[in-house]
Amino acid sequence: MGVTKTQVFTDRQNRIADLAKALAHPARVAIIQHLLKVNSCVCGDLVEVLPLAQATVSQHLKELKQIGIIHGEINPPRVCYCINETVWQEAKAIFGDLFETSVAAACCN
Amino acid sequence: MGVTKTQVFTDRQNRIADLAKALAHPARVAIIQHLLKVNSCVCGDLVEVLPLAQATVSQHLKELKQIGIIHGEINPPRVCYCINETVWQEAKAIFGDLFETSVAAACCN
DNA sequence: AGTATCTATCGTATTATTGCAATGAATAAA
DNA sequence: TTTATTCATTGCAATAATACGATAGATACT
Repeated sequence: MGVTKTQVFTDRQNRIADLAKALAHPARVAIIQHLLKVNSCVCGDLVEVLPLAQATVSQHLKELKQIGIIHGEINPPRVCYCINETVWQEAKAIFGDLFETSVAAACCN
Repeated sequence: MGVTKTQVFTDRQNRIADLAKALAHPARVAIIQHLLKVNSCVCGDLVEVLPLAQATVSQHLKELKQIGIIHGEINPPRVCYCINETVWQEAKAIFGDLFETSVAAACCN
């Protein structure tokens, strides 16, 4: 049909997929890396750092905000973005958990 | 334009995005989880485990294979899939590195 | 040869994503 | 009030992704 059948998977699988989706585009990776790097929250500086138009950056920020991994505080006329510590820890835990599983070197090697 | 401008980002950012894309769909998460769980390689059993049509599963497997995170060995008429240990460790390292960065509780909190 | 099994691929339909120009909304400064 | 600044949203176009039926290819079995 062309749409992800989210309802047939577990909540956890969908959550992993959503969190991974936050990192599944180089622009969003760059945004997150930058927010991690600068101590203070960056605002529209992101537009200057990224080689993308302002509208495009805004859209990526919207997605990240929706997933919950960042959060923006309005401070007119600027908006201050930063990593959401809680969700960041959630992502860290969820991926850490997944990658903790060592591969059983069973076959096809 | 509607296409990701990969060339304006670093190789590492693109690699992170690609590896994240492997996990950015619940079906692929389920596939990876299953391959991690069963010691021996699973083949078309995945089709029975997943609530998706055979063609769809095959397509997800193709993507995972392309990213490199799994690898399939033909053993006619079956194909034996398993996690690519090397790439799995690469992903573990790359995400571990990213999440190692602690969030500077600087602002907007 | 004919049949059955397993997997990949093709074709197609539908939805999602990416990107940007243009516009709008909100506030600060003049 | 007018202007400038900052960011979000809208509208549009193009490409990517998701899903599946149907078909093709490869091998094993009878």
